[in-house]
Amino acid sequence: MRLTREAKAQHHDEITLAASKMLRERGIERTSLIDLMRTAGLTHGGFYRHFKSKDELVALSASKAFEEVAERFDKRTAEAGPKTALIAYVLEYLSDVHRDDPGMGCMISACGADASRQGAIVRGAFTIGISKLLDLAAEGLSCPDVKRADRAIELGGLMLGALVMARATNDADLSKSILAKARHRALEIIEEKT
Amino acid sequence: MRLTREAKAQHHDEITLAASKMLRERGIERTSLIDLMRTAGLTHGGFYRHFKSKDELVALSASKAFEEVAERFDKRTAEAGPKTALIAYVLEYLSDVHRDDPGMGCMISACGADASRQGAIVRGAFTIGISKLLDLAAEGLSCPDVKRADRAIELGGLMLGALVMARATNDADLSKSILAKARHRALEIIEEKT
DNA sequence: ATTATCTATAGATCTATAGATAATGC
DNA sequence: ATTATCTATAGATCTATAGATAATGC
Repeated sequence: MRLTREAKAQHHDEITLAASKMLRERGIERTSLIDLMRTAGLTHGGFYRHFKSKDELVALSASKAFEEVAERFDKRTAEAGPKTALIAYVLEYLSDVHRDDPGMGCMISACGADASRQGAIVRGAFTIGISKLLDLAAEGLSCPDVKRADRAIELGGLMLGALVMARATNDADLSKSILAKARHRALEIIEEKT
Repeated sequence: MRLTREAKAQHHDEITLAASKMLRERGIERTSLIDLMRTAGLTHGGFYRHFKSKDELVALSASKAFEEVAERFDKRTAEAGPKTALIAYVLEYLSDVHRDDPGMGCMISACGADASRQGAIVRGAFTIGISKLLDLAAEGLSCPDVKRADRAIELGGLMLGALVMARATNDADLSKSILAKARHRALEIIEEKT
């Protein structure tokens, strides 16, 4: 049943991809390796030829999710400049679509609290991701350089916090209102010149 | 081994109290009823004379955690006014102490993402809690009434998001900087008059 | 010979329930 | 008689490992 190196590498990617989605949908604890491997079309016994542990997979999948966001950001920045890229990201981030479909969305909003209870490998991956996303946000702001870092945290914090509240809420009106108000304020923050 | 009604009621409270702490420390999935009942000084078999299910306990414990915050808020408001109460809450919320000890802290930051994957009972409890906390924040702001709701979401979102990022992060400097910048901005938001 | 995957399972959980026990409260 | 708690366990997970299988790659 041995496959080529190429096939193995592809399976590795498929497992990581399935994991990055399942982790965001179910959280770290409820993502089981059996379900995950089944989703990737394999049996669970083979998992440990690909990853040393579940922790290692979580860290790798999280890193991958962060890199994907950064790549899309960079692509849009190249096309339309950093400010337009940031505005587009903010509007997507604080949308109903993103709220209702975390699987392809922000890893921090879906697994940030989980991550804070994990070991060094996972937290290290989140640290790099958070740092990178704050830097990307900073580039798209209209304020002077000396204020960028501060305002990026203001913007990033607001986006993350609003999304977590909008998702935890059962009341459709409250959830919608949280997103709308956060959107409005986030766009103001991007425009602020001082 | 039957105890008095009073003793039963006390056990009920002790279980709920232990749960509200353990849930915030470990998350919903990693809070096991066996560990919980052991912490409350009981054996696990007795759990279902107190609660219909784990879900019911989670909802009750979350509600209790929200009520405790509201009570402290109200007490401080009575003593020193809503603005002073809000400032005190913000400084506690965005402190190193709160970041490093979630057990007695904010239920939304610790279990908000977990809650969004739970059923109606748990999400209902979170909805009420989030709504109440946003109202409390609104009362302490300096802005005109028409702006209160918007700005409360701005403030609450920033606080929640900043704390989640500060906790997920492994890098002490980054974590500290996130909290410091969020504190600074949060105090500005409270003071804003327009 | 090596190794990617498979089947099978060890060992440790978890939630929930069943039935025994013994003290309360009618 | 009722019931709060206990012990014990059912049944269903979970992560991780062991050993078999069979195709690659030296």
